[in-house]
Amino acid sequence: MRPSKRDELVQKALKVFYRNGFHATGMDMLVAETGVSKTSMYNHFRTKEDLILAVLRLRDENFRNWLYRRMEERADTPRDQLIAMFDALEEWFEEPGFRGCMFIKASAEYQNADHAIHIQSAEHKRMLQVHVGELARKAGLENPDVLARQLLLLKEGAIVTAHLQHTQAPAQDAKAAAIALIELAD
Amino acid sequence: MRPSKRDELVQKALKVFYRNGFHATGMDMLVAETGVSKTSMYNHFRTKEDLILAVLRLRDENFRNWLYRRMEERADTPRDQLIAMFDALEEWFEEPGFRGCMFIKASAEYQNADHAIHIQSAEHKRMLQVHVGELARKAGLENPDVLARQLLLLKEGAIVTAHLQHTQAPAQDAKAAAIALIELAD
DNA sequence: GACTTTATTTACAGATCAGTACATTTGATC
DNA sequence: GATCAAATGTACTGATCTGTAAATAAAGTC
Repeated sequence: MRPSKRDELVQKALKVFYRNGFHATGMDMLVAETGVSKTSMYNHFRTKEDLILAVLRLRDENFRNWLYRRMEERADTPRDQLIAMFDALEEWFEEPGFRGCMFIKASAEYQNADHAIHIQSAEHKRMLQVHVGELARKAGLENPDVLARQLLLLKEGAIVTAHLQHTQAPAQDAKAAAIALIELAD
Repeated sequence: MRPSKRDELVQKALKVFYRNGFHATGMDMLVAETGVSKTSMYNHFRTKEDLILAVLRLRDENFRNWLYRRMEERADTPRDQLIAMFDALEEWFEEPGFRGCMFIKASAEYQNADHAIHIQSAEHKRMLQVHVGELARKAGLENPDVLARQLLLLKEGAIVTAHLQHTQAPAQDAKAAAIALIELAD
């Protein structure tokens, strides 16, 4: 099944939202950017919020697939894959279009804890945590869940800092810290 | 000198922007919230962007003063003050109105690297880094600047995660990681 | 108290916001 | 090819956006 019209719209909306922000991007801009008419857009997505939620679902899928795959390509053992996460991050930071984490930005614009967009952003992070936690467990490290949380703090910090200071340096700082924490848990 | 009208406006605008976000807060809402008229508002601040920049300046002053003071109150030595930073963070996370870092959110809404709001947000982080770097140096730790950057990655990660998952747990995870990194640099 | 300057209010401009009613086109079915 | 249903385009709504022009009030100054 080739990508449906809807999927195509989500994909293009993802780019615009990521580059431009959520509130700053109007439906008119999306309509202009995608070439589709407004009625069609609202036929595919009941509201702007629905569109954003669809965008976040796609982003979650894309990002986690990419990150997990890249970690596996770069290292063989679970332990080394944890470390490779930070090299993958560096690759991401180097991309010209890098603009930080879409979920952090989504939760920054939709702050209310019970807002669907906020909840879905939190869910993305939770799934990352589960995955990293399992890698830490497979690697036979002590307190794998605590370690996973700490590695993810380094990851989030690195993403935010790389975006704010527009440099990829935080990836290597975080990697060095991660190695230290992993060795201590060995 | 008692707070001028302008300072009062900045203070109230800070609360509204922090609670509500930047794009989501219109000048009309601020005018209603502060009781002042629209023309007065625009007499004090040429544009919404100017108001936001003034808000961020106040936030920078408030936050760094509060954090540095709290670190000193909680610990005597530079080394322990570095660790106490994470206890101070936990205090912050526990506050009912906690909504994450205003500068991360500002840079999330004004992403362009050469936007004044983005630049000013980055400057806040840079000043924190200098301060923490000096503490690490005073504590006689190895590679004080690298360590400072790593501790701040933990801090940013903890803030983002605490906001996203609305729990204060990241503060203690970050603290434990920080202690490990500090001991390794001892 | 008259005069000047400054701050404030009211009322509005033009653009854009999310969302929709209705006409038109398109594509499938007979 | 006629008929019908789904997708699309046009044109609009009322609300809200940032920002402003002109009228009014307040506060000094002589």
